[in-house]
Amino acid sequence: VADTRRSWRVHEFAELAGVTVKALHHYDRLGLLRPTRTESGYRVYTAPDLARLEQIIALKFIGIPLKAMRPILDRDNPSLPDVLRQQRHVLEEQRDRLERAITALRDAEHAIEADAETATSQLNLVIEAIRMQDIDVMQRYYTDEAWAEWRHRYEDWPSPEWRAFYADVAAAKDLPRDSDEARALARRWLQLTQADAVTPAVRTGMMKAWADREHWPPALKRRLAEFDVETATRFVSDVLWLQWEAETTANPFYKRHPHRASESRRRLFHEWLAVLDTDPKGPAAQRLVSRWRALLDEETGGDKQTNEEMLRAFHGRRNWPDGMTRYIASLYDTDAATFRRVSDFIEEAAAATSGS
Amino acid sequence: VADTRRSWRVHEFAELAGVTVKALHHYDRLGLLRPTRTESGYRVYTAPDLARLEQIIALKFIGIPLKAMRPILDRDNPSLPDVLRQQRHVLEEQRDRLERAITALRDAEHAIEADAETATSQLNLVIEAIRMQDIDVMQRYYTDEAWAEWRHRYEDWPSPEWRAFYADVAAAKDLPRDSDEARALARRWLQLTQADAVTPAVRTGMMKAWADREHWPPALKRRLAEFDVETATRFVSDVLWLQWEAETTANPFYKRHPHRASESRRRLFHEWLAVLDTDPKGPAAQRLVSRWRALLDEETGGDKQTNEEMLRAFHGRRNWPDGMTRYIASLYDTDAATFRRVSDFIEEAAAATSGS
DNA sequence: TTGCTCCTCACGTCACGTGAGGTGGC
DNA sequence: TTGCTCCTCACGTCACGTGAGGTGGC
Repeated sequence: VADTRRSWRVHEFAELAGVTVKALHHYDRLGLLRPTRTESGYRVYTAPDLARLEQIIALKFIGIPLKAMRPILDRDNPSLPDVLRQQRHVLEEQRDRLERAITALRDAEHAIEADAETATSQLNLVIEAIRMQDIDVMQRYYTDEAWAEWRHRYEDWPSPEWRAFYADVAAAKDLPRDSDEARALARRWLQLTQADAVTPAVRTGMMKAWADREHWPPALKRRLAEFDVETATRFVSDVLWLQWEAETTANPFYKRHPHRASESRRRLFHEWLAVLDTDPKGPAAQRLVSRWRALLDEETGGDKQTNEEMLRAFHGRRNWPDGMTRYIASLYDTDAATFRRVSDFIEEAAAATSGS
Repeated sequence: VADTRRSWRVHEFAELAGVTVKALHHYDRLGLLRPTRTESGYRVYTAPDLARLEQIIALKFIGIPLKAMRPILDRDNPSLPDVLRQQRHVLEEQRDRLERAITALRDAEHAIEADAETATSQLNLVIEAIRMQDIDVMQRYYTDEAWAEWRHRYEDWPSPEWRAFYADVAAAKDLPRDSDEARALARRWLQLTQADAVTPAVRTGMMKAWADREHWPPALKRRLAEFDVETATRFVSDVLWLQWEAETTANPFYKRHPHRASESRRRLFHEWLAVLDTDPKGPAAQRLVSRWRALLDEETGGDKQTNEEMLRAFHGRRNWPDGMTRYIASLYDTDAATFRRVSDFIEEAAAATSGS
C-alpha cells in the first residue's frame, strides 16, 4: 500500500501508523525501532520501519510487553505458537476477572435500586455483590442440582464446625497420634466429611473443586489460607492409618495371612534392589524400566486413565502418611526406608527415558 | 466475624485481609487508611480499619483508582450509583477489547497450524487475524444478509475509487463550487454512493455504522483519518445545493410558484421576529416556545422519533451548506442572516425552559 | 544478647506523557 | 528573520515491589 521509496519524519510517520510521536521516541530509546537520521539528527522512517511498527502494534494489541518483543521480531521465531497460546490464556484470565467485576457491578446496581434508602450502606451492597461473584465461580465444579443444593453453604464457608475443627487440630498437633484425643479428632473429621457429602453429586463437586484449588478466586483462597488445612488433613490421615495398622496387626487372621503384592510385582521389586548401585540411565536399570512399564500396562488392562492414576499415586508417595508407607513396604517384604530408596531410584530411571 | 476489640500489627493485618504489607504502607502514605501507632511508631490496625480496608479492596476490584476512593469512602456518597454505572461501561469496553484480542489470537493459532510452513511470516498471520477482528466489530451495524454481502468490502476499505475521490476533492477544494470540475466531482460522489448501496439493507447498515463512527475500533478510525471526509462531504453538498438552486431559479415554474413553508410556520416565524429584542427567558418568548413545540407535535403527528429527527436537523443548521440555508430562509420569506438570528434566539429560548 | 518485627528512605517498574530549553529547516 | 518541526534531558504517572540501613520488642 505505502510507497516503498517514501520516507517520513516523525510526525507524519506517527499519524500514518496511528501512534504518538512520544511512543516512537520510546521505541527508539528501547532500540525496538531505530529509524535512520538526517545529518542534523532528525528521525527518518522508511517502508521497512512501517512494517516493523505494524508488528510492534500487533504484539502490543495482544499484550506482549515491549521488552519481550525483540526476540519475537528479530528472527522469525519458531516458538511463536507457544507464545500465542500462553498469551491467550493470560488474556482469558484477565477477561474472566473483568467479567466477574462487571457482573458484580450490575448486581450491585440492581441491589441499590431495589434497596432504595435502606440502612445498609450502598458500598456494602457492592462488597456483597463481589462476594457472590467469587462464590459463583465455584459453580463450574458442580452439576446443576449439586450446585442448587450446595451453593448457600459457600456463603459462610468454611462452616463454624469446620473452623472449630481446624482450630482444635492446630492446638492438638503435637499430641501422639495414638492418643484418645487424636482418635476423637479423626472421628470428628469423618463425621464432618460425611455430613458435607449430602449427595454423591455434591461430593464429586467438592472433590473437583478441591483438586483445582489453585485456580480459585483469591477471596476464597484466603478464606482457606486462614487454616492450615494440609497439616490437619495429614494429622487425620496419620491417625487413621495408625489405627488401621493397630487393628489389623491385632487381628489373628491378618497375622496368619499377611497382605502381599502380586508375585510379579514382588519379583520386579527385588530385581530393582539388585541394581540400586548402578547408573539409573544404564542398560540394567533401563531394562527394568521397560518391564516396570509393561507390568503397569498389564495390571491396568491398558486403560490409560487408571494407568495415569497409579503413576500419580506413585509420584505422590512422599506425601503418604508414615503408616501407609510402612504398610505398602510390607507388601513387598521390606521396610519403609528401603521402599523409599527403591522408589526414588525407579523414578530417576524412568525420568531418564521419558526425558530423551 | 472479627473480634471488635482486637488489634493487629501490619503483618497479621495484611494476612488477615489478603493484601501485602507494602500495600498497607502505600495506603497509609496516601492517607487512605491510617492506622494508629504505638509509641515506637509501629502501625496498629483495629476492626474499623478492617471494614475500611474491605471497602478499599472492593473498589480496587471494580477498578477505581486509589486517589478517587477517598470521596467515595469518606461520606456515604450519593453519586455512588453513577460511579458504578460509569465504571461498568469502562470495564465493558476493556472486556470487549480483550475479547477481540483473544479471538484474534485463536484465529492466528489456527491459521498458523493450517499454514504449516508456508512462505507467509507467522507474525503476519497474527496481524491479519487482528485486522479481521477489527472488521468483525462492524458486523453489529448490519443485518446478517447485508453483512454477508458487504463484509469483504471492509478488507481494503476505503476502496481505491473512494481513495482517489478523496484525493481529488482535497486537490480541488479551492475551486469555485459552480465550476464544471466541481460538478464532475459531485457526480462522481453520487455514482460512488449509489454503487456502494448494493441493497437497501447494506445502505441502512452503512448509515448506522457512520452515525456511530466514534465507537469504531481505532484501527478502522485511522483508515478513515487519512482522508478529510467531512470536508469532502461538505464540498459535494455545497456543489449539489448550488446546482439545485440554479436549476430551480432558472425554471419558470418555480419562479411563479416558489416553495413556501406552511402558513402556521410562517406566521410563527414572524412572531419570533417581533420578540427578537426581548429576554429569551421572558414571558413573550416562552409563550412562543410553547406554541413552537405544539406545532412540532402537530406536524409530526405525535411521532416521537420524527419529532427528534426534526429537532436534530434544526440543531444541526450551522452545518448546513450555505445554499441550503438560503433555500430554507426563502421558505419563510427572509434572508439567510435573519433566519440564523431567529433560529439562534429560538434555540436559546427553548433551552431556558427545558433546562429548568 | 539474639533473632524477629517493624520503621523510613530511595529507587525501580511499565509505557509512555509533559514540559523545559534549545536547535535546524524553509 | 520568523514560525514551525524537531531534538534531548529530566521528571511525572500508577500501585506498589525491592532492597538498604536502622531501631524497637521479647
